[in-house]
Amino acid sequence: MTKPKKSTAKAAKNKGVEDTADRAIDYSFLPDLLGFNIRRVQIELWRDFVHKLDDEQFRSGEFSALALIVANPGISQTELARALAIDKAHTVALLDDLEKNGWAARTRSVEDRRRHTLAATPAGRKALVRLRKSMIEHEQKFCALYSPKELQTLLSLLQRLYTR
Amino acid sequence: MTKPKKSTAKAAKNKGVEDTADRAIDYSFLPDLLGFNIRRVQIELWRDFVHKLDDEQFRSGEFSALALIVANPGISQTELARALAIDKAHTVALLDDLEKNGWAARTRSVEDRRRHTLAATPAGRKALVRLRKSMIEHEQKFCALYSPKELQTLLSLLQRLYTR
DNA sequence: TATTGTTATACTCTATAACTATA
DNA sequence: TATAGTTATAGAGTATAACAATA
Repeated sequence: MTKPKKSTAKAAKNKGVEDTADRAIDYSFLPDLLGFNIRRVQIELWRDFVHKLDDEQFRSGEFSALALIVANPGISQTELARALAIDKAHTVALLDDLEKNGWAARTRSVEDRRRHTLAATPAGRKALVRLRKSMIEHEQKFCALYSPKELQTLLSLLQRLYTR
Repeated sequence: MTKPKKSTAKAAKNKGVEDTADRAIDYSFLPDLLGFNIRRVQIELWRDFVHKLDDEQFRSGEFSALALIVANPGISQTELARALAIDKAHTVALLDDLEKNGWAARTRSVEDRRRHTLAATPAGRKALVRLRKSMIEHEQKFCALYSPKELQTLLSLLQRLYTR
């Protein structure tokens, strides 16, 4: 799709308008838009993710939240929200889920009693190892589309966009 | 974020756990995951998109649908759904919106009376020109992060993932 | 029987504002 | 006054199944 075909011998044959049943779609300028491409990739990854991991007992946000809590013990919910670029209201539900799974715990900070000090449980750390493996496995079929160097290029270009 | 810092002199100073108020976040292995990066980029683009175009009278899907209808006159709703990788039920609402805006029209196909033959109105074609300009303008600040060659690389790598 | 468009439903994600308790 | 966590609400997006008309 890098160069969208200008279409369409097939359509012309069909009087050009009525029947488009089997002609190639002309994507016009859409493949040149960053937003369109990101959206399409997101759809692809998301559908595969949902179908592959629907038996595992967790939702998308939980995984990255757990990873950050494990890597940053003592982090607060607001810091977590900032790090994940989500609203702090969202972290409430996220932490509720993590606690329900027994993967993380909130502790009222003794230095600032407004803050919740977050920490992963041993079960949470164990779960993270498993989930990470599962996630890498899930991404494998997409990563396999790229050479190691291409993949690194892709990740690095993506990171540039959201890193301030 | 390409190389996540292993953290954190600051945290260590604060007894290592309680206070994490101003230390750098350790993103652990998340930046190596395709899904995490796509999600973050998506968030970034989406927020900017919503805030910049909330006065324009259209929603995200309408734009790409209109572009495809203009480029492929006579396309059906099901074909549109396939081309956009969305469900055909979704195109119903999309077409309702496009018709409400006077940008596209459904016509019952005479060759297959189940199909709706879709076509853009003159107003729709005019709107698309305007929206496209607006969209490019909106993406500009993100595209500016890349050299022309980098941008082309990024788009082409993304396209590879969702093109079968 | 299969397909096109449609309707209905339910679930998730996201954005926002307001409240409380603490600082 | 400002901040951390919470609650509530509303809107958008998505997935799914079932239906009528038509092939």
